[in-house]
Amino acid sequence: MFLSTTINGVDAKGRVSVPADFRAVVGGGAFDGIIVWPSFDGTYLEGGGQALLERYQALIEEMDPYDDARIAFERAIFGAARPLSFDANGRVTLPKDFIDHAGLEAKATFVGLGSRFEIWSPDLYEAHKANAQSFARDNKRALKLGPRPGGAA
Amino acid sequence: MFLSTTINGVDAKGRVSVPADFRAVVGGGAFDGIIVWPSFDGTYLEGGGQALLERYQALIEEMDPYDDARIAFERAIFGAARPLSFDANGRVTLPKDFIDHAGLEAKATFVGLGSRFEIWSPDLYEAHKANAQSFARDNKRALKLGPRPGGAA
DNA sequence: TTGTTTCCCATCTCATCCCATGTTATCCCA
DNA sequence: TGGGATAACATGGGATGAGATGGGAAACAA
Repeated sequence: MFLSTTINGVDAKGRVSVPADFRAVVGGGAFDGIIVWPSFDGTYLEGGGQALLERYQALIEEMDPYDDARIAFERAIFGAARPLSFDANGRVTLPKDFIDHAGLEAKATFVGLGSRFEIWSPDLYEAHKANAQSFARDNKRALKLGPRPGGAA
Repeated sequence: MFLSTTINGVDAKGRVSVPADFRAVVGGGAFDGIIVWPSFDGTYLEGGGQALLERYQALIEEMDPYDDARIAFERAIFGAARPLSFDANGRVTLPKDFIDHAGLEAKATFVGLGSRFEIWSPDLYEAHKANAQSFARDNKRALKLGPRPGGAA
């Protein structure tokens, strides 16, 4: 599970060390790296392991082949996602357009969210965090110990 | 899985490099190339590996032999599709009518969509990408983590 | 022949890999 | 409990190879 928040440096080549505990989460799969895409919902990046994308694919496969919503999700997620493999030291190179989308400069904030994670510019994240906390406070009753029969992760 | 978006050049002969990671997806099969057809839904091309077409065939086989929809799909996909084999450098030559259908000029945008991909004129794709993103944003709740989470991570 | 297509070779750019180094957290032992 | 040794993690720069691209020669069809 992706947990906790880490700030790491982004060098001139766009390389950034993925936190070691994040690497441990995605380790063991066929693809040694992470899959990242620009959020279609804000100025940050979303990411996860190969397993996350396969789960998304399974969800999308259940829609009709030419359903408009399906094609929109495919383009917004798969079309934007890029597999970023680790180098020998556990770093990935962020494409330039990803850096631009998230407004990254010298530092990047990795935020663990359980099954996935986000990458933010530290400044933007500070502002967003304040919003998220007040939103959570206002909506705390929505977090139910739900009847999720399948036993969600 | 076909992922990410790549823009490659189309030369005077209609040749275009297929992104290396796309080639890796279709690699290993009997046919060393991709299968492409003009979308019946817009000014772009659709494509995939041999495995994709075999899956489509299986879907169509389940329809009644003289179902109008079946015949339409057969003509629109199988009738229009052309296998394009790689040259030594991983390029394919696009037939002239494909280039016309998609409005391609000097550049072509490859968009990975998981099990298949699309080829667009970069200009046209930019406009559609914006649509896909706002549609996805407005409808993100439609992408539910289904009733059977199946696997963690 | 003339035009078209396929194959082959040369070049360039950029991503990836590799090695070296600093820094911090952890462990061990006195 | 404190200090030192050690290993894991993070970072920086340079070299190497894969990928993309352009042009030309040879094979084929009209």
